[in-house]
Order: sequence, then structure tokens, then C-alpha cells
Amino acid sequence: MGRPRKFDEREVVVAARRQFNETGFHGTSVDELSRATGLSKGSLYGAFGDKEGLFRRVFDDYCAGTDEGAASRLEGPEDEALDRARDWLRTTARSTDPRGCLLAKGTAELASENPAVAARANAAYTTLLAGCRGLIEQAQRAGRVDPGADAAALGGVLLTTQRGLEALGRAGVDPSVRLAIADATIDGIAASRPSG
Amino acid sequence: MGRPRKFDEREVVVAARRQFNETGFHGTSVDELSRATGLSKGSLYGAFGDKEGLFRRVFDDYCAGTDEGAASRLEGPEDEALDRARDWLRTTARSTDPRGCLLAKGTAELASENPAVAARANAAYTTLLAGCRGLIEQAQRAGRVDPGADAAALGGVLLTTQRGLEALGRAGVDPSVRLAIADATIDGIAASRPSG
DNA sequence: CACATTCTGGACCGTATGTTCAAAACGGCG
DNA sequence: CGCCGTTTTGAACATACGGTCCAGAATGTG
Repeated sequence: MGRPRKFDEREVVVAARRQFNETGFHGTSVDELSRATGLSKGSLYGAFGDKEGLFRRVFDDYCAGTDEGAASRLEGPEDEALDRARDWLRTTARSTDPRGCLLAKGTAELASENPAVAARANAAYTTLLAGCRGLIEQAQRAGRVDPGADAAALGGVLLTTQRGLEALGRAGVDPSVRLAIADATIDGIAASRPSG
Repeated sequence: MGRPRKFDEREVVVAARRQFNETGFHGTSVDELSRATGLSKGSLYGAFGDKEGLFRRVFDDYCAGTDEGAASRLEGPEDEALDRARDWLRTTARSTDPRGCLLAKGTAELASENPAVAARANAAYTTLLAGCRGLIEQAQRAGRVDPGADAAALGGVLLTTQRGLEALGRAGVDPSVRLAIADATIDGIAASRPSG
């Protein structure tokens, strides 16, 4: 019934994400979104309500991706948990994309003025924190981290470092410096293990 | 010669900073800046050229402040360097101001589209990194940190953690969690000292 | 006091913005 | 085929925006 849509909503969301990620929310006009997605303004409004609705959809999808990433990092042998953490930090450290992560950029720009964005961001961070704690607990069970250490705090250190590396990357700090930071953080977490 | 200015430029810059910090660059209109500073648009344009000029001035001043903070953190007994670092992180961790730091917010919003902002931000981070490394070196000389450790990397850990705590704060992560992260990071850095 | 110079407030301008709308286009269904 | 509900399109709209302009106010100088 009715005329079918000519576009794939997920593709549109991805295209819009790219645009928002590059120029932010207030820095992006609906015309630019229209160009980036290939949809006319009318279709955009028909599908997403308004500019904020589109952003919310983009942001929600992105956060769902970070939730998923946190879960996937928990999969694998427990004695490699720290290696997975290291890989995660190193990947962030290596990135030279100045646009960076939409969660960081969106939170920085909108959290203080948009409660929905703030709430979604907070939920994303809660999930990330839980995932990081899980990684530490795996490493503790595998004897790679002092079992007496505060897993929540060390997990927080992991997440904080990842967010910090993201910030440094956006500011153009040299990737080799960031890699050294990533390694030093993981080494510090591992150094608390009983045998070392 | 000529009519004297009725306003104090520094006060105007501070007021404009508050506004930019709250609503970002693209999210702030010149009318809002006019209201926030108490200056009419004509005076604002006369004094700062245009909106971007005002932002640049605000951003430069803010970065000069962070430069100064980095330097002041180096002052004091070397065997208390790590305590000063801890205080710095704890202060960031405790902050409940959702607007956060203008260096972080400005870099996130504008670094990828405004070379001048990107350059100033990069310089600020370079200075911060050097200051953090200095703190670690002081702690090393005082025997509080393993003298064989890479001071640049550990300094980087310090800065990265501070930036990450800032990001977590903006996302509304509980201050007690952030405090535990700050302490765990400092403890990790201190744990590498030879005697402990 | 008159002049030159600078600053102030706010009206004004052209444009870009977010949003709406009516009509045309389309495909499923009887 | 013709109807119906939906989507598409692009023009149109009101407003908000960044920026300009100028008449007048305020000062130091001769």
C-alpha cells in the first residue's frame, strides 16, 4: 500500500553520520544533509521528523555500535583480555582521522543543551565502563592483573585512556606519542599482577 | 584621542568564553554574544572583527591559561610532584560542570574545519605534554617514580587521563567513579618506583 | 570652545536556515 | 484499469543569522 521508499534508511543514516561527524550538529545545514544523503529535504523530514530527529537517530545508531563493540571485546580467551584492551587503545591511538568519534563529538557539542543526547551518551559510557571492567576481571582471572585490584577503577582507567587518546588525536598529537601512551597504560595495569 | 571604550576587553572575553563554552561556536549567535557581553553588535565587531575573530581571541586566551596552569604545576617541591599531578586529576574528576573545558569543546567542534583553532589546540597540547613530562621527571628525581621509566610516555598518560576524565564528566559519569580512576592512574604511575 | 577621532547603539541588509506544503509520481490491490 | 495510500519533489515561507552602516555621543587636543 502506498508508494514504496526509494532509499535504504540505514544507508541514509550512515551518510548523515558522516556529515554530522565532520561538521557537527549546529555546523551542518539541512541542505548539506540533503546533499550528503541524496534525499530531498521533504523526504528527510518525512522520514526523520526534523534535523534533531535525524541526529538522534544517527547518534542512537552510533551508540548501539559502541555498545556492540564493548560486548565483542569481551569475547575470546580470558588470558588475552589485556591484549584485546591493548589493541583497542592502539587502534584509537593510531587513528589519524581528525573527525574522530561521534560519541565524543556529539557529547561535547550537545550534552549540555539536549537531555536526550546526554542520556544516550551516559548510557553508552555506562555500557563501555561495564565492558572495560569485564576485560579487567577476565585478566584478573587469568592471572594477568592483580586479583586484589579494583576492577571497576582499572576498567575506568581503560575507558578514560581511550577517550583521552581520542581527544589527543583530534588535537593532532603525534600517533607515535599516542601509541606510547596506550602501551604505558596497559603496562601499568599489567604491572600490578602478583607475579611481576 | 577619541572616545574611550566603555568596556574592559578582558571582561568581555571572559563573558564571551562562558557563552561559547555553553553553546559552542556554531550554536552561539552574535546576538547571544551581544547579550552575554553587554556590548552592542557594532562594538563587538569594532573590537574583534567578526564572530570568528572573537572566538579566536577567546580560545587563545583560554589556551594561554592552560599553558600557565601547566607551568604552575611544575612549581613546588619535587617530591610532591606526584601529589600535584593527583590534585590536578582529582580536580578534573570532581568537576560537575557539564560545559567542561573550552579547549576540549573547541577542538572537538572546530579543529577539523578551522586550521587556526587546530594549530592553537595542538600547541596547547604540546605545552601540556611537556609540563606533564616535567612532573614525571620531578617525581623520578625525587624517587617517587622509576627513574628508568619513559617520562614522556608517563607524562602522556597523565594528560590523556585528564582529557579522558573531562570527557567522562561531560557525559555525566559519576564523580566518585572518576575520582577512583584518577587515583588508580596516579597509583599505577607511582607503583613503578624502585622501592615499591 | 571647536575640532578630530574614536566608540556606541541599533536599525538595516542580504542571505541562509529549518520547516512546511501542495501537487505530482508511484506501486499494490480490487 | 482506476483507486488509494504513501513517498517524492522542489518551491515557498517565515525567521534567524552574520555582518554593515551611520548618526550621535564622548573624549583629548589646539
